[in-house]
Amino acid sequence: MSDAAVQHETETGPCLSERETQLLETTLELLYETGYDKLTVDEVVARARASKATVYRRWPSKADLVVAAFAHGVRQIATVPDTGSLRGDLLHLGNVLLDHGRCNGAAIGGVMAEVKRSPKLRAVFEREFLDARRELVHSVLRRAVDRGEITPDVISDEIWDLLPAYVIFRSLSPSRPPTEKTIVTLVDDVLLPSLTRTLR
Amino acid sequence: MSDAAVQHETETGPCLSERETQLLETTLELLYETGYDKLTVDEVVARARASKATVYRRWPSKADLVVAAFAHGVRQIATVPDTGSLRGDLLHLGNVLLDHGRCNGAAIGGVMAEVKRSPKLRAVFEREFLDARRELVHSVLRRAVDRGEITPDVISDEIWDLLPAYVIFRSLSPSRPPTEKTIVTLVDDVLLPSLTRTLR
Amino acid sequence: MSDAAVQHETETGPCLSERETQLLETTLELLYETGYDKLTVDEVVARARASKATVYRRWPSKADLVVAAFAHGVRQIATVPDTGSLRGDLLHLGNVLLDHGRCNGAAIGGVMAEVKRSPKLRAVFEREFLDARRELVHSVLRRAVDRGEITPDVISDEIWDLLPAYVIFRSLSPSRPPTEKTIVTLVDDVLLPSLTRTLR
Amino acid sequence: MSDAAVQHETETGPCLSERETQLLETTLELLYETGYDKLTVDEVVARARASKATVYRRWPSKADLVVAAFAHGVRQIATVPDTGSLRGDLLHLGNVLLDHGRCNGAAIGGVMAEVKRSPKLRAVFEREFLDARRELVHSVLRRAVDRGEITPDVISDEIWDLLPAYVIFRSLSPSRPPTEKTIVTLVDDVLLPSLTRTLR
DNA sequence: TCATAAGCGAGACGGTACGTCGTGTCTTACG
DNA sequence: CGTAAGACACGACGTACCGTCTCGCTTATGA
Repeated sequence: MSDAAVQHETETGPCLSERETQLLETTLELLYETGYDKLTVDEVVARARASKATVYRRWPSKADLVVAAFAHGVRQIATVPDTGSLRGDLLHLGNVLLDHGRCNGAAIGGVMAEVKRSPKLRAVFEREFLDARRELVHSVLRRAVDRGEITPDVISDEIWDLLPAYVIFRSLSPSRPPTEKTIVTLVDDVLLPSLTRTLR
Repeated sequence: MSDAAVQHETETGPCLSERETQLLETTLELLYETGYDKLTVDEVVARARASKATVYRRWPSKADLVVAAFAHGVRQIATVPDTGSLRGDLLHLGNVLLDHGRCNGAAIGGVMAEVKRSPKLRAVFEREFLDARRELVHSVLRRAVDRGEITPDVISDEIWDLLPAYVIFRSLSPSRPPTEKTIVTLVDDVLLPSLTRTLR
Repeated sequence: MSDAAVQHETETGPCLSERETQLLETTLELLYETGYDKLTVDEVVARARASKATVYRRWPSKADLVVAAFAHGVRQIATVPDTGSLRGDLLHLGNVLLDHGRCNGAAIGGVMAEVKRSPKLRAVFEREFLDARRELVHSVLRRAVDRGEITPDVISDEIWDLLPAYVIFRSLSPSRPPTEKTIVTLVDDVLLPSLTRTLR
Repeated sequence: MSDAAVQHETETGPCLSERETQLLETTLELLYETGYDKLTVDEVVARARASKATVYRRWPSKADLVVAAFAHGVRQIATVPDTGSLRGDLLHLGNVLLDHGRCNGAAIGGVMAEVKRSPKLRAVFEREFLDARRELVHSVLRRAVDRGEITPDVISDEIWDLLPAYVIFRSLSPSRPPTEKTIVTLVDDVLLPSLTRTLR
């Protein structure tokens, strides 16, 4: 029986064999070091003491491999703990995104560019990355509703991702990486006024 | 007298010979079609019926060429006309960015990833792209201050680029390209509440 | 009792289990179809519905496998019947070689090239192929001596294999495969004049 | 203007640029050292300090490259000088073939096997190799006719290549490489009796 | 008017990554 | 235990792209 068959899908998301996990982590390591297009499959393979066939059996191209690795990295981000207030939760969330953006700043631009070209990659990316982000944001907002800090109707389906989007964009930005001050400003001057505004 | 000598730097920014303009526009065309890393210099050269030497004489690498082309594309965006109100100006600005994002959605991710690797490219990118964006935003805000719609102290140096950043991010986003509704929501539910908030 | 134990070496040459015979014949089939280096072990294994381990347990490399298969093929060539005359025997022998060359024309070049590299394979090849050929030729010549057609001293140890060698060479030859006329000419114009020459 | 255009076809056979000659000679060197299928294009390229593209631009596959190199090697064999007698000429010719076979013994089997698979390679091989051999043999025989040693009608179109064929076969033969004695025996005991036989 | 020089198209070239495929080793589960 | 199935490391193949280079051609000025 093959390695893969040992897997047991106990929850949502793919369940990876050990070899797959190891390959993805090696890939992620290199992705963070060198960015998307300086990363080479040969180097991944050399570091993991693996064979190209072993990689290409699972992921049909470099793009698939890298997107899978990226998703694997994202999947490990924890939930946001309840700090007791909306402001605290948002600041915490912002700082988590900040940390994550710091390590993959060089990578995500290339990854997203790659993702735009393939519906298959798009599906993976959407499921693993966007949905995870959305869940983070919505859990924070739900808690705020429960606390009575905001009303449900200020939560927009259109721009729920403003906070992560801006942090990621700034992480991409070559000359203005985001700082803690960026988070504070964004939360205090933009998000809170927006979420607590009096609706027309 | 050589082509290059025809150039006359009459203002800020480079002054391009006809050949250079043509090469950049061909590059831009391909960049929009295929994205950064599927674009090949050979294809640029073939479309422009040029020679690789002609390209590499001017731009020492593919990255330089593409960033120059990208900057050339950005340089052509007009100023935002005065619509009479802050809200009108912001909506108009959002729609301009929307249009621009639509065509370069596949490109800018790769470009930004590339830019992160080279200080020289970073300088070009910053000057041509970020400064132009900042000027657009600030001109809109200054007009609003002049009209008395907002006070100068709500204008942040930290997150002045929230609008363009979010539009660009969504343009990058494979499954959620921005729409006009995105702009309206962003302006009405976020930017205006933030800009007209009562300062603590 | 295992398959292997069924074997009983009753005479010279290896005694093969059924599985081994089947594998060699599948190999031979493919060898005749595709030649030495386009033949793949995977394809042999697939056709025989066997496992690579099963093959490699018996023959330590592709070369060993193919040479064994080749030898197996050669082993099945019958003896030359007595036609009553040297000329008839030689023509018959030539035609047997012709038939055999027709099917392995694409194979023997590669096999011989491979054999040159390994003393072990050389021994197998020599025993199975050359010795068998020599015995065929010598049996024909001995009969001719018995009939009084030739004297023993015209039989050379140096070039006893002229007939098979030439037929094989021509079978290898891409544009001039041997025909029956080739055999007749060789026998009548070369071999018989040589064998019946008056010795100096 | 490209290198190739510098060529001027002054005689039969292709005229090679310097780079081509160098690549073929490197290939030939490796072919003699390692035989057909242990030869790698990467090694050729490394030794010649060339690029794979440079090789594959000219020869679309390893097989084409090797056959071209082989032909290039054959092309350099000189003519057979007039020794004054048919026997002397044949012995000389035999020894030339002997020398050539010694160095390419490991190679020619693989080459011929390869040649059998492609009509294109067959054409090259036939033109460069067989025709050259035929001309050598026929020049020797013509001189013998001129000297009155033999009559034209003993010269067969069917088996003119008996001498080279046998020498090559024995060069291929793993356990019986040809020697000078082989040549002498072949000439004295077979070829001369055949060529000077009284016709029926 | 002509020559000298500079830019140009064309494209060969060295290098390197990609993705495919074949060999020989190994492991797992079945009979 | 032998076998079918097939994953795996290794490494070659043939393709494609980048950035460098050389070749003649054209054009455009300066003698």
